[in-house]
Amino acid sequence: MTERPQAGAASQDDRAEVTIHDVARLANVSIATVSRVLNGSNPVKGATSSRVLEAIESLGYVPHSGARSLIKKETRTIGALLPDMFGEFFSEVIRGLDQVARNRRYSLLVTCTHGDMESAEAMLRTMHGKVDGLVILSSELEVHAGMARLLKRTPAVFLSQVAGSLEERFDSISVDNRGGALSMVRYLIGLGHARIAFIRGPENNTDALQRLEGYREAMAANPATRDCVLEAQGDFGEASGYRAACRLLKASPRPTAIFAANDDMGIGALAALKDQGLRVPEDISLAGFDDVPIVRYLTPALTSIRAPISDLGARAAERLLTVIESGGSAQPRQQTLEVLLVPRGSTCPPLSGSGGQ
Amino acid sequence: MTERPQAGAASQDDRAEVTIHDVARLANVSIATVSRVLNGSNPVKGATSSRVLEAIESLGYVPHSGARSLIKKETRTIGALLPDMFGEFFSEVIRGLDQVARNRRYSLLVTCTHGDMESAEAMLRTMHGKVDGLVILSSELEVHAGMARLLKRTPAVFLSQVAGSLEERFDSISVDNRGGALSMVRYLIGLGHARIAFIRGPENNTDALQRLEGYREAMAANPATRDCVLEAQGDFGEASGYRAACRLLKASPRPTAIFAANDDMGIGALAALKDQGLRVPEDISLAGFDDVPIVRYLTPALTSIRAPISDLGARAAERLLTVIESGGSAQPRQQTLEVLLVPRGSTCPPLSGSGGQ
DNA sequence: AGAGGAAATGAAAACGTTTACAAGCGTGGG
DNA sequence: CCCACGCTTGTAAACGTTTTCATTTCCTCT
Repeated sequence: MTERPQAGAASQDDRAEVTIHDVARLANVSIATVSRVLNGSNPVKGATSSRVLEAIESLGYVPHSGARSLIKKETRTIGALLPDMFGEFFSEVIRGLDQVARNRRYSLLVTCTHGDMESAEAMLRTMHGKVDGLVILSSELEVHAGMARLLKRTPAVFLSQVAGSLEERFDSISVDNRGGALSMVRYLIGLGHARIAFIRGPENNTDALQRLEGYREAMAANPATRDCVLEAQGDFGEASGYRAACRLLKASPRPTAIFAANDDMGIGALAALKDQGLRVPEDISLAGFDDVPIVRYLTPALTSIRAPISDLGARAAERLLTVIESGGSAQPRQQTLEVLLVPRGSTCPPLSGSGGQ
Repeated sequence: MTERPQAGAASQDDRAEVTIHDVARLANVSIATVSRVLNGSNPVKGATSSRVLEAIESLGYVPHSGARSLIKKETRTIGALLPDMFGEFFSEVIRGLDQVARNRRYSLLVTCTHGDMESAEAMLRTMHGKVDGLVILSSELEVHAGMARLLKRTPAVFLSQVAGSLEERFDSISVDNRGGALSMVRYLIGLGHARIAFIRGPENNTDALQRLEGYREAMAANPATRDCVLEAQGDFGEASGYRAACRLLKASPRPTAIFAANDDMGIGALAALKDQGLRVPEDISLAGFDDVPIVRYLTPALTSIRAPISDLGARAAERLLTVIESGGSAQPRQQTLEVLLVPRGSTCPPLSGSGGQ
């Protein structure tokens, strides 16, 4: 007889898990009735219901989500696959995700891939079965084979555009990177700048590439700037922005404006410019991209492109839940969110006749 | 008939979940053997094992974690309860948590309480059963009754000191807030400052309170500073730091140094000082607390107290996993992590004879 | 060569839910 | 007065694993 785990155990052992059976026993009903009260799936008489509720409360019963997911085939959890956790950008995304998830009574599982596709696939494997769907902020361009197969079973929304042939097959939500970069460069040109340098993001990052594209397109479209294209490689981190700015300053003639592909690099560049004894914006203008909350507190405050970051997370979660709840019948859709140029103190017209050193 | 979404689907319908039974059938073994191969729990003959592995690979089988957790009574997931997701601080903590978790093959569930204890308890309830343990970065001082009960069943590690009578009953890992504040104030006094103002953090936040305590203690310990105590209330956000600094500047005589209880408020204060036309550090020194990565890129770089933030997360995760794996037999332990004063450009001796405005 | 084990495998019972199905039980219409 | 029918409730079968126990297989030692 294995039926009675604790012989003679009285009412409530605090350590042991309390199951639906304990509740049923205490309320003098069957486990089915308890389940019905919990889920509101079938009508239950008022008196019974409150007896059950009372028992649940007094025992501190919480349903075992594993058992539930086993039969309902849903975990009520969504997963987020992020490349990394540095900077303010990712916490904003998570904030958006969490907000929507909690509203819809989902939990949020997060993990970082560290930009490594090997481990991304491993994480995907771990998450599969723990989540009903995924939000993927992939830093890589390619969705490779192993991933694609896992993704057949788990709905996913990408947070930057999926490249190439697979684009049509996945949901994605991204910001208008190209458009944002275009308008920033046009704005700088409008101020009178011609020698506008660009600090690029990681080479295999879609967002970074689209911003680069926008920069190049705007520069090429104007006779005055066409021959002034000047680029330095960065990796979206502050330190790389610092170094890139130092390299750009060695050009002769020196650029009159620097446009960093994201704010973190812009912050690094700002430090570099000041360390070199340059005044911003009088001696050189500086602009970033993303408009993370902190840049308005820099001196000078950084001109940037406002990407609705936490909104990005929120929308991704919304969309994902829609797809999940549609049971996979939803057509993949690619959304692009508008961005907004926010001019601040770090940009101004170049000193007339400034010819660099 | 809604049973067959794709009529005529032959062997492998990509949508349907593949279970251990499918693998067993394909490999011509029993499900028990498959399980053994998966867990390495019992010896399995080489040939059989590889046949099973092959089947798993070809079917893309991933075990259902719900079913597993049902019987093993573990979810291999840990939860993090954060007050919010603003600023760089929390993403650093998450980074530390994630790193340890992934190494030990755990997943990480995160959620924000938004400082609201009602919802904190609700989240706790949601998480209970989805996680094996919790890391709680509670902004509130009190662990109230409902929470305490949930916490009896789920191991938890607090990321700031638990206040009062309950302290001994919970694991906690915190930084030496009081010591850090003490050494910062002593450092400023050592530079020759006397009128050192303090920007306080949220009133009900343990970390903030301990930092305040350190400030007051250091100020009181010195005859020269004893009567110069000057405080303004903030909430750890940049904007509140900006406003607090503005208020402090109205004091007469004006403080020669401002010490913000965290870096975010320090960043806001820096913007305020510059907006008021003050030079930092010549006219007024400024210091922060936490040493989030970004402050070294400010101009001037912010003097701060380096708290090992991501380490905090990592250690919390380590400790939690230890507690979990000990099966609840581990004695609660309170750890305090050392901090380090990092002097940078934002602090210097006061102008001799500076008598305020 | 036969027995005695060790090694490898299979059968079946759990784990805690949800839910299809059946059953109890008043009630009202024929 | 009996039957059909709602409304509520209980019974039992899933769900996909792990694990105990029993069984088979195969080797090794006398």
